[in-house]
Amino acid sequence: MTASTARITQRMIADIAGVSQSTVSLVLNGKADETRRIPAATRDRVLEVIRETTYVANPVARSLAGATNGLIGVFTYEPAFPNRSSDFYTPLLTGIESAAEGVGADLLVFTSTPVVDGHRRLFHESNRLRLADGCILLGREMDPDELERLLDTAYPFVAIGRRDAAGGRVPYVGVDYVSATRSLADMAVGLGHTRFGLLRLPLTAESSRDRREGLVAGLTGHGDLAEAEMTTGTTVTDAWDAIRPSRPTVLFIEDPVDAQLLHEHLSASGIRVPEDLSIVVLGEHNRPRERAVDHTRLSAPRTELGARAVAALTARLEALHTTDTDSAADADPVQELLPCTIVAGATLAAPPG
Amino acid sequence: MTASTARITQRMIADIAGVSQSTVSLVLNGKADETRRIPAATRDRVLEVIRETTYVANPVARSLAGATNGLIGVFTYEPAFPNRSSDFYTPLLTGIESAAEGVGADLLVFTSTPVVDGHRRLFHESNRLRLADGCILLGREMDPDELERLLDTAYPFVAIGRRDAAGGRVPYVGVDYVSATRSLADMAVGLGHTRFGLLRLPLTAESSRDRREGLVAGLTGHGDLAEAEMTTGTTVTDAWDAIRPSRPTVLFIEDPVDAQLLHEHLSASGIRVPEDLSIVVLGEHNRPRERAVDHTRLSAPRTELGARAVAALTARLEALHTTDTDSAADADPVQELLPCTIVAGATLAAPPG
DNA sequence: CTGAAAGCGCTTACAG
DNA sequence: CTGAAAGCGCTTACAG
Repeated sequence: MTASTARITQRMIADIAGVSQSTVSLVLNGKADETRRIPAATRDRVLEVIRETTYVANPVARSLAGATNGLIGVFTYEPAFPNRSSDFYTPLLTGIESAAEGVGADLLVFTSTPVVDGHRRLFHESNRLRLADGCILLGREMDPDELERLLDTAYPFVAIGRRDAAGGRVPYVGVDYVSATRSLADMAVGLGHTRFGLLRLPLTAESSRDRREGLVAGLTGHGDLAEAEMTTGTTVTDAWDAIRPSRPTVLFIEDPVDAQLLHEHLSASGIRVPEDLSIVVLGEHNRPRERAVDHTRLSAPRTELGARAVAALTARLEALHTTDTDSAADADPVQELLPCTIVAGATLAAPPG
Repeated sequence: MTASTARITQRMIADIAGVSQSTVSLVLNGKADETRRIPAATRDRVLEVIRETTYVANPVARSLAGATNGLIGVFTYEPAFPNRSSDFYTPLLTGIESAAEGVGADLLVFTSTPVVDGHRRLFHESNRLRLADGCILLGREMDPDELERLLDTAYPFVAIGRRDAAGGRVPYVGVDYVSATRSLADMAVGLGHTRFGLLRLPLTAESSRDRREGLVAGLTGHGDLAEAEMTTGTTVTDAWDAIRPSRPTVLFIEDPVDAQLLHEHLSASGIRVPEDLSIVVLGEHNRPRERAVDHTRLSAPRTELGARAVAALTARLEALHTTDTDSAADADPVQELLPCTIVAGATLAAPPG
């Protein structure tokens, strides 16, 4: 670097203002007023030089010296943008971004770990989580071992979505899918349905298990439930063919994209919705597509979810910095479930006949 | 922190492996093989301990010690998500994200500076740009003074979008709007139009000036151009009322949202498109809306734009670290324009009568 | 071949 | 009231 481009340091500010580097630091961190009484004249002189030189403290150095650096990490197990999950992540990120702005934090999005087999590994040879004060974890599924290990490191984090792992010690902000699917099940039962179908994702994710749990709770004793699971290579047509023999009058579909596709397939097959078959979707597109069907569905508060996660993480970070760390580490993890909205839609009706 | 949660350091690795801390660092940075010949046995022993302990170097310390920190900053003048600009930013961010993943960098999204009057200020009392190795700047308009000042600090950055500021010294990756709008103008002229309308945004942004320039170049000598500018408080109806007296047969509209709104207004007024009036849009929605019209338009390669910006910034950073810095600082800035696609669409036809 | 040491730019006790 | 100093965890000349 040429001299003209060299960065300004506290040492330079100190020299100009005729004080010591520590005094500059003290003034900068506002502690000039509390712990010690630096005369207003000294303080103002330092502040004046800081303003003239447009000095800003090197956040890397601050961080190494033990101060927090105002960075909120965002780790997405699945890539956040290109694919079907993008639809889900965008409102989440919107909520995270505006909440981060609200607390004056920057966002550190961990993209350095390549996506392997459709998901990122949290622990990696160059794990960089510590660059941020704390981290928000996003993903349909999270490796329980990794969560356990993360908990052991005492690194502050909050998962988005309810998590079973690590004996219930994982801090999270999630969605109350159990109650919402229970309500949808009750609606179907109330309309007189007795043969139910469920087209769902693998039960490896809590969000899928929760949806199924609420559904089963509402349906039990009111009829039969035929299930099909979407795994790699399964098409919605395959899944429908598996369920169809049980002749359901209402079909619950977990994934909105699957619902869209199957709906088109049904229309093409001459099956009318909801006259011949009702459809209830256990999720929602981010944006209405062209020719989108107004499905009866649940709607998760995704933007709020992102904002709440930032709030929970921020609260945790503050606790760590005000309390003595041992007791703070033992504090109960934040575990919060936000309610869904039920969208009546146009695809749930009484069974035929 | 309790002892169990203390982080592992190179010092600890060194003690376990029975070597010095510097040796650990050397092994870790691969320089064990180049500059100096650390015996394979020593190296393997160190690597073994590193693996057992799952040690990872503290990136903050690495950064302070002079190594790059693998952080690519993303500064958006306008908030990236909530509003109309979201539509434009999303594909850009997609490109940036996947390119960052490709080069093993994390993304630092600057959200800490609050948005004031619709845009963020780059220089702020707690400017944190230096947290990242370099930065990508996004925004319709960028303050020329800020760009000049940023250039003076020798901080590596690349703007997205062509920039006039600072005597042409701003590095950017932009879109060749001039050529694209010129093509669209030629198409309209070729169809026999002679009365043209332009509904555009303020010329404070290069992207607006470029669009206008291409248009004017293609239209000059072929008829009259009536212009209306969308400013705060102007509605598309206002703008249309201003242009209408000149009785244009083809209307160029810069903003896709405006195009959508005006199209609806025209339909409601009984004006048929393109029979009575052709419409050409100088931009494109990210995703098709419901009831979207297939406008004749240009389509900018936004995902590619993001990826190219990351590549340009990365190249610049590498140059800074391999060459002596003085000569690198003098290197010509990257200034690259990507071509648009012309979408024929269904709203440009020969003039009536 | 490898270690001791300086230094990156801060924060924060600790002495005056 | 303020400065000198230690220390955060690294990288990288510089000596052996």
